[in-house]
Amino acid sequence: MPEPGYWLFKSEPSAYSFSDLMSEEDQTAEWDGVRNYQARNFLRDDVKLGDRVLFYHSNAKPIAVVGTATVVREGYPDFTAWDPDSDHPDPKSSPDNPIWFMVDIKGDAELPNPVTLKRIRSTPGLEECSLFKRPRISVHPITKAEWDIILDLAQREEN
DNA sequence: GCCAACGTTGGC
DNA sequence: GCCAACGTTGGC
Repeated sequence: MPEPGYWLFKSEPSAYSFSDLMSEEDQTAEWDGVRNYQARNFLRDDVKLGDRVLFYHSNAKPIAVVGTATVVREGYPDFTAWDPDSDHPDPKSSPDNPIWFMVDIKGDAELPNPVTLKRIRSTPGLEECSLFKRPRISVHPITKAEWDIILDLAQREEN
């Protein structure tokens, strides 16, 4: 196995939370509904089987990384785009010419302590997080070093 | 609920 | 291809 890649996926828990993922059969879900080209490119081209994912709650209390997951299926067309009854229809996308892509992830474990955005902001080594550079995309690449720091923070309560 | 930042759309 | 208007994200 090559070294996995590391990612941070954002979700609004009111729409889909980490506990929703853990409640799925086999803790596995389609990461559908991404409708941003940069994020789409990551999902289509760069997110690989076996890559590790930090699950981040945006617009939430707390705003924080709350769990980890693993990519169990690589990029494939997001068929919810051409379903007019889905939550994120896009009439420009079709089976013959898919615009949007998704992956499947499997939830691994809830973090012992959520790692809040505030804490991420104030922790040395996390200043360069993609989260801060492109604040509005829902899929962010992170480095192994950043992954390790965040998982380490999760072992200790925020003071 | 506000609003800043940024992505997208569409007229020209 | 420019750019103003508009929509969305997401922290506060």
